[in-house]
Amino acid sequence: MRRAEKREHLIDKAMALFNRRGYHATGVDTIIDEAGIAKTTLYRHFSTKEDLIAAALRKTDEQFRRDMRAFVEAAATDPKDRLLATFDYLEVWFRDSAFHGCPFMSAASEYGDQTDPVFQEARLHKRLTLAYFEELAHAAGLDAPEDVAQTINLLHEGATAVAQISGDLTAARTAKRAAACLIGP
Amino acid sequence: MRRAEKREHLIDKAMALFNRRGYHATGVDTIIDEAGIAKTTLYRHFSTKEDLIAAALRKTDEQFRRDMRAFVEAAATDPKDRLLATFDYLEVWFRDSAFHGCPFMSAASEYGDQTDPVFQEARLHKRLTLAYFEELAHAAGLDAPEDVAQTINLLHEGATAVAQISGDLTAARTAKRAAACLIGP
DNA sequence: TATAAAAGATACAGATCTGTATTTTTATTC
DNA sequence: GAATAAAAATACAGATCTGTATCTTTTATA
Repeated sequence: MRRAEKREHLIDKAMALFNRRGYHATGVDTIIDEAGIAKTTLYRHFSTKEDLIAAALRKTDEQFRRDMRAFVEAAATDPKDRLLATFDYLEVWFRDSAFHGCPFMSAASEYGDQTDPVFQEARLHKRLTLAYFEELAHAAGLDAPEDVAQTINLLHEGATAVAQISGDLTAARTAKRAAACLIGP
Repeated sequence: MRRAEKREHLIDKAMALFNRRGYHATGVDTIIDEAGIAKTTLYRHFSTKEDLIAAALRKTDEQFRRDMRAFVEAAATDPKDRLLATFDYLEVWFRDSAFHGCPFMSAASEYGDQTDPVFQEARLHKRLTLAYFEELAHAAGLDAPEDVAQTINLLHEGATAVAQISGDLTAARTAKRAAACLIGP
């Protein structure tokens, strides 16, 4: 495994642990055990644990938005249908056995100080996701596309929270129905 | 201060810290400093830190639902208006300087094991809150009141997440508009 | 093959964590 | 006022945490 690959592998294993057990509850020793690397290697790539968390969030953000885009573009061509298809992507995510709630919301909860790089990374992901909804709403030629995007965003966040805490995997479909009703025919 | 009062005082101070800094990040020493009590006293009331967290969540749940009920009943008499008034209560909460996201969602993130008493306390709160929405939706004589309650719930969770991470305090009003549109005239 | 960089293994420093033990002080109740 | 229980003060045990230091082994490159 080359250096860059090793870094990615480390990030992936770390993120999986953060998702499953939380950020503070996951120690550096657990991470290196899981990744099968030495502690010195981890600290050569990242100066602190928080640096690793921020990097893991950034990678997760890029992956998540890229995957959602690809899913949505494959699922529909009509922009309105694409807005609704984002909820189908949510449902796929919820049904993944690795789903343990939104890692960005969890990070924002554990690192609530708004000046913390971890919090800022989480907030950035949410801004970029909202921007994608705005892009789709504009393309759909809707009245008040910003407002629609905001509401879509609310429903996404709500469905994710409900799926996490209640285990209700149909939350995505409930949210989709509400979105369809709001967008209109 | 009597024994029972001291216990409540301890819970209140602990919950404030948990909200601000998170559960794992808040040490027992910080809690007793803030509450002005000795460590032995804390452990006479609660056998473990997790016991304290669970008790704090329970008290917060009771307070939250009681306050929301009181607010809603004072704000409107028509059941449909009462459903919408729940979002005004949300906005008041968001504007409170002590708002740092939903403490139950945070608890569920940090104690993600579904058999953990902390997680179960958080889930119970969400169930009871949903039950309240169902109660209001039934009283409003709506078609499919359970579905309406679910959607109201999604919008609540979504608005809370958005307010936490984006600092967008108008999320409650956006959610309210969406709810009004879904419920109809 | 020689050299340099990276990674591994290991130990450890220093802080912090939960929870307990011990002793003294305070408050309540009979 | 004496007896009892609670709380405070303090120290500490034992585990765990992040991050570093040291030294050896592997790997890549020239």
